[in-house]
Amino acid sequence: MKLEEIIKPLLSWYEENKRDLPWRREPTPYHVWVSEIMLQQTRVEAVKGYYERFLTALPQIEDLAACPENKLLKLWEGLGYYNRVKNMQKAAKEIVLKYGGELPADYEEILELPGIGSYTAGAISSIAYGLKKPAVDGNVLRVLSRITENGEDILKQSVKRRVEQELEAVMPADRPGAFNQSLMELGAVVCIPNGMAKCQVCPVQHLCSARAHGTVLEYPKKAAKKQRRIEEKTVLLIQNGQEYAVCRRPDKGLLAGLYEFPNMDGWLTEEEVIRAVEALKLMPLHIKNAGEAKHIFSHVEWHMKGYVVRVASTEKRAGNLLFIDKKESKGKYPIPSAFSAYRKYIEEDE
DNA sequence: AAATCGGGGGG
DNA sequence: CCCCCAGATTT
Repeated sequence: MKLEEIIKPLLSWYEENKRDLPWRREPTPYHVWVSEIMLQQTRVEAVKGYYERFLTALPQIEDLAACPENKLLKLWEGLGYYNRVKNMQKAAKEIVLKYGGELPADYEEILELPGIGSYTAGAISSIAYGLKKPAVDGNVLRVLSRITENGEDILKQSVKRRVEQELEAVMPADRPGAFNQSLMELGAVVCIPNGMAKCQVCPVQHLCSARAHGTVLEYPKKAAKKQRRIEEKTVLLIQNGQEYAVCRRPDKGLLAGLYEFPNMDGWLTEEEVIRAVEALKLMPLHIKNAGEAKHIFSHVEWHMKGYVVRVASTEKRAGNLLFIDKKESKGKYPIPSAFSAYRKYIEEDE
């Protein structure tokens, strides 16, 4: 079967069945860019609310370039992969300086921007500018691996690069954006993962090799992922009257630049926690168990034990701790979801 | 090529 | 519990 045979049925199906998504209403280069960054490794349903809020707060690229980091991270809080938004701001500053505040209508120049790889550059180029560039994501790789019964590991860069070349060679020059989106849309709603593909309603079922051979469940092939390591942590909810302590994480690494409740490696006993608090030049008055919580990242698990510690202190800062008012600080400090189990201990009086 | 980087929804 | 998701960057 020739790859270009999928084009017409896919485009027809897409026009009839495409979802009404916020970023499809007014697909300016900036809107497409924001949506594609948010959608990286993230489901459509999770993105919708963030997308609307983000563009309301930062309607233009200039606004993104000028946004204070805490406000920016707050807009991304809970979405994950926080380097996405930091890179987007770096790119926005470049765009203001070098391109007069407009994304360039050139694939190679878009690709040079921080946080934009071949997928996102292809999506912006094709959807916003009508350029004939493919946008190969996990959906596209899954769909094509099934249609062609290709048993190669779709996680390999070499496989993705070859698919990009093959698609670019046959893409329709008149509707590249619709074609790219039709492949992704098919993967998202018909040729879905985990073996429950809806082949009965697929517009290219007659062209699908896996469908013909009953092997849809075997594709795509993926290398086994290595297992996560486990980190044990003790989380402190340090309270001083109406204030509680947070600290800023380092500029590099996991959750870089976000805020967190003070914590240490390993599981400490109450006595060890009291000594640790004293070592911070604080005077512990009372300690209470705040229970256990688990948070799973891609490559690590945090197994946490929490303690509420009331302290007496007049200091605003102690070491690298920052005491912030429960009410005044509301909405100012981006705190990742990893600590959501413990937020309730500082949101109200005990 | 492999590791890093989040979080949530669904089987 | 495990899977995967409109991936990019660093090592």
